[in-house]
Amino acid sequence: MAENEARLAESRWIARTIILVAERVKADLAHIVVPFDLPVPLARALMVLAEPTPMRDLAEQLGCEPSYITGLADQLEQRGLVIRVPGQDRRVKLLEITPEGSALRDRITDAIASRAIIERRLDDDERAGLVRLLERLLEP
Amino acid sequence: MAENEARLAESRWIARTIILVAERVKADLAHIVVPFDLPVPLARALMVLAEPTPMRDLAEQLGCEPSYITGLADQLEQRGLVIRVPGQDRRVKLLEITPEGSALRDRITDAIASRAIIERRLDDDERAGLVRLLERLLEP
DNA sequence: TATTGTTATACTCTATAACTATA
DNA sequence: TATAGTTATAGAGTATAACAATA
Repeated sequence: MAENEARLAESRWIARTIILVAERVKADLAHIVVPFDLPVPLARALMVLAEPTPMRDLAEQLGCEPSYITGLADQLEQRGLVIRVPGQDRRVKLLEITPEGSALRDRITDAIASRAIIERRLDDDERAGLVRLLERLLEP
Repeated sequence: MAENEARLAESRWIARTIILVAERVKADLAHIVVPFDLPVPLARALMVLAEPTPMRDLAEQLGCEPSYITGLADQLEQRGLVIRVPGQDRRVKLLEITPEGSALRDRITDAIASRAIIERRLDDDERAGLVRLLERLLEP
């Protein structure tokens, strides 16, 4: 059917375009982060750390292996952006963002908001639509 | 003003969430691509190569250095997914996707469309909104 | 002289596997 | 025995700098 073919073509276009946009977001983040002298992986971790988070959960949210988080946490701690807090289960360590980390995260998000290709190109209506879409996507 | 503060907070939320969603798209692509036995960088290049593209342009679209494209093109050629075509300016080489490359790209985009977190979670209205947003973002 | 692509090299990012300490 | 984090190591991904060919 022509309708199905059209939808298939649109699906392929969406799929390719999502990859392209994600690519641009990634490149944009790399540029934005330069003046902050912060490696991109640390910046991404900061974005996730809204509240104290077990290291294992952070790995899942970042889509990487738990062993990788150890190095990330070490670097974040050295920079004073995060501290390791023991959990009630004493095997668990939570990463808690420090005031310095929180301040830096805000500066980075502000830079993204003002410079990132996504927001720079959207008017108010489109912005509202983007918020709704992102909310949908974050649902568990 | 409270209104500005609310908008600032929303901007920060958008900025963080965009990073998170891009992260998920990336992780999703990595999973999707496994059964095709294709490294992620090659898959991303395939997504971009709609028509014959100078290697330098591909570098720009992927947000990487031109020297890196040489290796990508080598691997794509070895797999028969792409050929190097000389341009009229004889310094330039265009990468042209082969029928095999095109077929593989369609299979990958179909897998993305059916499995990617983005599309799986959207109903028809949200899907239409997503298309409009992506079109806006692709404008030059 | 400026630009395209290539080569060689080194660095960054991330995974795998074996280990420890708690549970 | 199973789970959270760590360590050491290897591999993938990507940049930098010097180069060759063409403009």
